[in-house]
Amino acid sequence: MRQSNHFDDRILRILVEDGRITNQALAERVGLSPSATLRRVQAMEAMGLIKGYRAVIDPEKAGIGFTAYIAVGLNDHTKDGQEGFERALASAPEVRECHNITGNVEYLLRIEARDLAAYKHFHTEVLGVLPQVARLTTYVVMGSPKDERA
Amino acid sequence: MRQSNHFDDRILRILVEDGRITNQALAERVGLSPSATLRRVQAMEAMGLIKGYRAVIDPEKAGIGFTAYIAVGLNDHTKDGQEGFERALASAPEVRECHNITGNVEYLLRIEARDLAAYKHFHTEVLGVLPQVARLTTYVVMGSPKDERA
DNA sequence: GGTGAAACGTAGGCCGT
DNA sequence: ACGGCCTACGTTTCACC
Repeated sequence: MRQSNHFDDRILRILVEDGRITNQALAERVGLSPSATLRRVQAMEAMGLIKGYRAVIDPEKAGIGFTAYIAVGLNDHTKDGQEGFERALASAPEVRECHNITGNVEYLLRIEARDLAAYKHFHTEVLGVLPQVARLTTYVVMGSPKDERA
Repeated sequence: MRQSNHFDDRILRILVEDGRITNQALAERVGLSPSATLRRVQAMEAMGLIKGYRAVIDPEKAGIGFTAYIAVGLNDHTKDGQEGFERALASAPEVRECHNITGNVEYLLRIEARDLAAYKHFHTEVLGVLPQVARLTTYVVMGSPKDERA
């Protein structure tokens, strides 16, 4: 639906890197005039390709001291079983992402908590209580050398 | 380390919602003068609480039809080996996230590509070429019932 | 796509509290 | 230490080429 335009691609890449770059600096980096650049950005915003702009917060400095991924294996592969599991996670604030994946487990979750104690509580009292859950493997995030999550 | 300041919290919430709001509009919304608001924003940027700003892209409209997580095991656990690996990923646009995790592998990557062919190219020509890489396990994302990255 | 100019926003010095 | 005012400077934006 959208023809691959070299200028637009470069603009997009730069805006994902630095969403607050001035239009002038952006224009200079892509080699267009400010007005042409602005028109392209506005067009991409209007068609919904650029959904918005966000400040990126350092979770540690904002009081989130514990991040982990959990691989979840289910023992109930029925549609109802999966839906029940997904519904249970939808209301848990610690669960920031839930991905349905291929492989030896069914789900990959991203969990963010205040500290290890808060994580343990979630692990045993929320996840451990669900009847569909067969296996849980926690991978604690020690650092993220690259993170371009929106 | 950081006392809960009512103004800063409001500023932060607004900037996460709209990272491109003008300082003037931000000042009006929090009820401060533009200069006071700017100083607070700059202080939060300087202390690293605000790490940066990003445009949020609609993946479908950007032609991204393939998302996967890759667990990467290294055979080189030295500081230099890990830094070389991280540097190689920093410039790869397919790598959206790189997390250093505990467990039987060292890294968890989130990969976004146009299609399976583009992913295969990245897998063999970029990752497969790095000397530090010992094991690669791909988990294809079939869906994300919950995703609060946006 | 580029140019130009008016409208708008930024950023920092300065002063008051 | 922190907020408001002022202002020179930079940026955005749009009608027009």
